[in-house]
Amino acid sequence: MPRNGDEARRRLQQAALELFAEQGFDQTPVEAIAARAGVTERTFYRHFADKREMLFDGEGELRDQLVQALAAVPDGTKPMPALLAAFHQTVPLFESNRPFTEPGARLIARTPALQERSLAKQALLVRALTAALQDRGVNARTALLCAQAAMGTFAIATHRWMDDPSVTLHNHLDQAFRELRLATAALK
Amino acid sequence: MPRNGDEARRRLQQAALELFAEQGFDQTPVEAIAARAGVTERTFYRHFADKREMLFDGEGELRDQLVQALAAVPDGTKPMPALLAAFHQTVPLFESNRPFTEPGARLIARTPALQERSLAKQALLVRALTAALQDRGVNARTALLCAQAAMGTFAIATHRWMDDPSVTLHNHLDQAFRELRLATAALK
DNA sequence: GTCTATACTGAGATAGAC
DNA sequence: GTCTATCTCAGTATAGAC
Repeated sequence: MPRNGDEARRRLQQAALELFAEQGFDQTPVEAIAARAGVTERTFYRHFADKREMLFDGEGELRDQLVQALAAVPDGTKPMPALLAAFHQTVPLFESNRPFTEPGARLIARTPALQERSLAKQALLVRALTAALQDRGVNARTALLCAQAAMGTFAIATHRWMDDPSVTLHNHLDQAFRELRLATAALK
Repeated sequence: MPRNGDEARRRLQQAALELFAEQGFDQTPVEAIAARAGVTERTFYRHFADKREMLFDGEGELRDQLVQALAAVPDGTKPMPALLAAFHQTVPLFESNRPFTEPGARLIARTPALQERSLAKQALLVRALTAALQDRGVNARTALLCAQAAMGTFAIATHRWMDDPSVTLHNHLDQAFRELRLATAALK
């Protein structure tokens, strides 16, 4: 049995995805995942803080890439256009990982406990984007409001893309943000 | 020992709030809550699906009131203005319960597990508002996008109100939605 | 790597409420 | 006497402590 840490981590993820697909998330004990991966239960918790966490591995990378992209947007760009530009930058991350992320997304969609965690991850992204906007000189209140609105719109765009991949994620993004602008323009 | 269900439920909530305030949410076992309320642990779970659920009792009432308020908005009102109007209708619910909800809100703010649940409750509201908008003839995609953007803005307004009660919640609401309109107007 | 606290679940028995 | 809230008991799973 190899003792390579990353190897075990990947085996755990693979085993978990299979078992979750077969019998559902709640019906799959950590013990079963560890067994199929050929490690002990304790090892599982060395790699993942908890059972839900397995499904959100790419989140850190996405966050880093978003923050970096946002910092790279030309000075003077207003918050919402800057956020939209940053989201466009991360599209390749989604397109390249689609075959891997799609089964996970479907599982999340039908598992309440995972939806909760997904929303929590989204909230982390909002925090990171808020901070990144403040680094661009946006005041704290505006930064939070924009980051939240943009994040929600981004999430809608990616969901639509999962449902309808015949349209590119780029187009879904532009379309969703356009709808947001039109809808809010009716205010006041 | 009396067997009145509602009475026990209230005692459980009271006991929980006290204990959470004293020692924190994670450090308070359900057993301790049940003991202080004078019932067994199993009874706790008859009244609440899980430990987190205690803190979100008013959510159902808020949801019902929002849906009702949205249905009462004059026909022809566009989605975002209709949502804003509905939120204004629920302001009394917040103002009257403030002394009760504020300690809970502070606890939620400093307890990650409760923040997750709070976001999940918010997602339920988004669903309900989306459906209510569809009942008003708004198409499904627009309804979801508007409900989500409005809900997030509403949440920001209530948070600002918690931080700064010298301004009315009505004013915080108008201010936040105005900021949303101005920020998104910079798109495209 | 082992042990333990704690969250939650299920089934059947019991005892106030009406 | 029925009904249903509560209790007793026995158990599984997660996660954290040692």
